[in-house]
Amino acid sequence: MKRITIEDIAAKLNISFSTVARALNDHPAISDATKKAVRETATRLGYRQNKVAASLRSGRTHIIGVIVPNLQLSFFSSVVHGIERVMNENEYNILLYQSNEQADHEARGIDTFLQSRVDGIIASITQETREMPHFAEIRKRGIPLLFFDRAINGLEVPAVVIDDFKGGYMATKHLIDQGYKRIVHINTHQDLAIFTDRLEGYKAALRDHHLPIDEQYIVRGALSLEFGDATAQSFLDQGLAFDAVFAVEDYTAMGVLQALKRNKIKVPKEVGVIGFANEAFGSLVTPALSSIDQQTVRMGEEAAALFLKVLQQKGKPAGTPERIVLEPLLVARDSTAR
Amino acid sequence: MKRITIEDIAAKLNISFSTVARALNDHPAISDATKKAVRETATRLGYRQNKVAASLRSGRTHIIGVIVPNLQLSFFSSVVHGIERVMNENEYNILLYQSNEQADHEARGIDTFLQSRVDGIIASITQETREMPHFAEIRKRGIPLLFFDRAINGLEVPAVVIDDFKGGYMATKHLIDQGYKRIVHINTHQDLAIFTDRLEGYKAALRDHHLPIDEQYIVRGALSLEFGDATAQSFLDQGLAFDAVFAVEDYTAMGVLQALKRNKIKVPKEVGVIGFANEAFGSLVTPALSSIDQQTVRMGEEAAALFLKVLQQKGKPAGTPERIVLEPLLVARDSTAR
DNA sequence: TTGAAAGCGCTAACAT
DNA sequence: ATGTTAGCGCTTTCAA
Repeated sequence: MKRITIEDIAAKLNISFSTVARALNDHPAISDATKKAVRETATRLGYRQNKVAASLRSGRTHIIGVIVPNLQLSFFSSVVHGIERVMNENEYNILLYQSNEQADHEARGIDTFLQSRVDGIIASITQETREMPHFAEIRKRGIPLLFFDRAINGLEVPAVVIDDFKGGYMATKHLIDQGYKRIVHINTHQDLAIFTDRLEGYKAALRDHHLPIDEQYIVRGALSLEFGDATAQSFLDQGLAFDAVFAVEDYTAMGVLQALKRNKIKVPKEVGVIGFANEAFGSLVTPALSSIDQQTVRMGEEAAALFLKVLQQKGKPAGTPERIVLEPLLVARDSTAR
Repeated sequence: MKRITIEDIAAKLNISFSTVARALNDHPAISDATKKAVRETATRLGYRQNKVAASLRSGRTHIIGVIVPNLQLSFFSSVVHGIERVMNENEYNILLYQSNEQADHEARGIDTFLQSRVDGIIASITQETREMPHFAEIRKRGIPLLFFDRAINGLEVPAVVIDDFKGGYMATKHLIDQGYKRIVHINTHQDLAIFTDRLEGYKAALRDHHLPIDEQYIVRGALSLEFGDATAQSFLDQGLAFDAVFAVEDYTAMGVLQALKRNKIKVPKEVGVIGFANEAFGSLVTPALSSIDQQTVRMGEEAAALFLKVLQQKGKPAGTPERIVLEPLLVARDSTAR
């Protein structure tokens, strides 16, 4: 089946193909009568614009590359959901890439984006990303770039993040407000600002409330239910007294909850537990898990909105790139309801 | 900054630009020396192929359109995760679109895909999709199409699904095997085969085990925790005896669990509960929720693999489209452990 | 208000 | 083993 082009429409109507092109693009200089005729013929013939040809000529694809570590994590799929929704409303499409938390994979993805001539790139970097020649390359080519959640410090790029420091502070302060005093914090070895910021928030809250910061009560390991469980168990085994746990992430907190239950320790009466991320399971477990909500869908929507703004400003005086910092939200549930 | 093209490389090396193109595409007729020189120069100049131009000329974009109802549902994001992973390994990129469960939105997405000249489309239809002129259009244009999970019956299209009938049967049989006899089934009004098949599986299992099928025990409503809760409560209020519930979906089952707990009814001793989908929360709640696993990531991987096969066969004798039916997996946990 | 013509950067058929 | 040439289907400038 031969594909219909604007030339076919032009031939049918005995006008030039550039008039057809203008009519389809709603060019102001074309008469309404011509536009109407062109559109009708286009529909009748089943014409569909060839965006590839249009992109080659115009230099714009109306495609945004979105690269995330892993779409199976609900955090990222929620953000991408938000990005796609808003971009879609604004006539942009999303080219999706998963970096799988590997820097080389990420570099390949960005290379693909550049080759595909995307109009812009939205990224959340991998744990491994240290050097950033590929990100620098994006800038050098003048392609709009935006980070969300995990941003590269030092690179002047607009970003949408949440205030992880504040989140860590809020979680810890909430525990303190509920009367807990010996608060264990479980973090990770991963060297990402989002995690170290939460730790700093924890420390600041303790400091502000004149509670001691004990390095023994700051544990680092894998982000997993198992590590949360093992950590709580190890504290119990060693007889290290504690009356609350702030885990850097909900699954870890869930592990703590399971270890406590196994050891017949009452939550929230004897020990309070709070996580971070507000995963779907938090409201369903018993006791319901307190957490910090990251406004994931909103983060995606804000990222898309900011991005559209950047696209419009393209070429304009740069200035300091905008940085949107979303508020973390405390979700207090039973696990801290002393 | 001027963009580098193959002509720039050709000029630097005093060869023709088509030799450069061949060298970059590893054409067998080009000498190794030339290839080496071309590649080095390309790297040195920071050349990046313009895929848009290549696509316009070759007619192939190496882009697959993927359209799903909503990426925020873990089912779909898991499948898309699997699809992207496998497609990526095979040099295909994913153009992502959310239909938001609206048929007209879905039609627009497909239109965009056609305009973007994607090499193929992978779709899971909306609840609303009844007529399918846009899907028929895809076929008419000879663009490979594949459905996963939610397929359109009657359209001869390859698909990857799970055996929902068998899943419904397994869930019900499991309850029966555990000694439950009065089994309520909560389903939905949504007229999708995946849901009616589960209902049929429920009926068949009852029949095979000589248990009565009582329409009063088959309830239809929203897919939500609230409806599960309300349904269980209503059975209790009416004094309708039951000793098990098979919910068509995990959140509904979770609602049932909550209603039973509120009414001090012991699970699994007095009433057994099983859901469907094996959502992440199932293993974390108390009692842990039994469910039917749908192998979501695998579904995406199989969809991508089958799709690659279809792409290769393009133009070959058609025959009956392949249909991969994945086995549902019983995940027996505490909520049915009588 | 419309037409003519150039060209975006490649691929691929044909020629040497 | 390499060069020449003709488009792919549009957008956009210039001309009428």
